[in-house]
Amino acid sequence: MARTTGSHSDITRPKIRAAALRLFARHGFAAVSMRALATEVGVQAGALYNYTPDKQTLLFSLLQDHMNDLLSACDNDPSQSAVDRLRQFVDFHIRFHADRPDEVFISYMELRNLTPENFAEVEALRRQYEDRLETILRDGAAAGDFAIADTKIATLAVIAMLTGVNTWFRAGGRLSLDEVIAQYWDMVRKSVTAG
Amino acid sequence: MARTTGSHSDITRPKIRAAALRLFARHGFAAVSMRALATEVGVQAGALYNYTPDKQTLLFSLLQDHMNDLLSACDNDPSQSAVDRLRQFVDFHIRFHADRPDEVFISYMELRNLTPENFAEVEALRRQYEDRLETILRDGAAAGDFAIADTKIATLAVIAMLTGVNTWFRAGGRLSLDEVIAQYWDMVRKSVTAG
DNA sequence: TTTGCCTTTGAACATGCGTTCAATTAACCT
DNA sequence: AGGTTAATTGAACGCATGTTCAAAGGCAAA
Repeated sequence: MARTTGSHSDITRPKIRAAALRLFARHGFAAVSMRALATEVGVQAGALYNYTPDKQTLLFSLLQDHMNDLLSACDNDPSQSAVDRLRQFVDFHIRFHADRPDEVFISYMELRNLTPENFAEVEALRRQYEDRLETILRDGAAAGDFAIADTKIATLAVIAMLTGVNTWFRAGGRLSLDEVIAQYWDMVRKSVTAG
Repeated sequence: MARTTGSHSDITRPKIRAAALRLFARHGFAAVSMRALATEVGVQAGALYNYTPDKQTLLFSLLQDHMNDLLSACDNDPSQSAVDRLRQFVDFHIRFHADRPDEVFISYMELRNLTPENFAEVEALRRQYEDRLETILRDGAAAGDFAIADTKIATLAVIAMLTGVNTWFRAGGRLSLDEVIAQYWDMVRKSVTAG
């Protein structure tokens, strides 16, 4: 046996990434062996090393791509009011993350399995994302639209609240995503405005 | 070599639990070997099995104890107003969790490493805790103190927001715990009241 | 001082780990 | 059709894993 009929890197590569995402999210990075991953993909373990130099780099690549996707997809129109931009952010964050539960889960759980260099890189991307929200909150506070004691805390509080949706939301459940977004927007808006 | 001088289960048992907590939180359950844990404690790996039937049960025991501690420490005076009880809850939650970063971390990260039966047990305890908050919010909504569209969502949103403190708060940092609590209480209060 | 229990060691077991690589064969280009 | 490249296999490497257990020796009560 050697090369199999129909095999192609354009097919196998995304299969590997999808399987890794699914298995890492379900069982944890350390608990998923390269052999288990290979079985899920339908190849032998050795074949994986045509696509990643090692297991650690595979994880890093998944996280890095996810954060880059997040940053690319998140753009605000700075000409709008801070309130409108915040509403856009809430809507975007919940939708984007609800679409990618595995990526989000791994991005929060497997950071400690990155080498220090890889961790620093992913962490920098995460901070960039947080800065997008912090800018909105600071602009709104400066304009008098928001009443926030500490902008950094408010940023982290809002992001934690929004990301929490992923721990329980399932499409087809009791509430539609639109309903969920509406309530979170209501709570976020009130939490940062004068009461 | 056999039994070592000064060895006693009253000393070794808590050492094992403390070391497991620390290592599981730092590296993840699957990434910590029984030998690594034993080294941290200062014994050989075989000695650990005087204190736990297996690695999985050790993890379960840590999580179970943590949740029971949480439930025991969290009591509300139902004669007070919902707003006061909510303020108490916010204060308690942040303080209790800030005191136990490793337990909290593990309780969120390592659930998937539990057997289904053990998972169900820990999950039931977690739901009990969420119910404490949900009761407060429902009472407050019934009394007209709160304006909440869906009580369950509000419960999960508030808990996610509060638990998020643990991802960044460090004692001795820019802000004292009291300042942090004050701002979170402000945001939580506004998020569930009419705006 | 003797007896029995408590605690630990250290070796052993079978299994699984991440990773490498020569051999092999499919796919593609000319 | 022939030659080159791309993709995969399957075996092998050394090492780590969770767990078991007989042997050994410290501890405490009689």
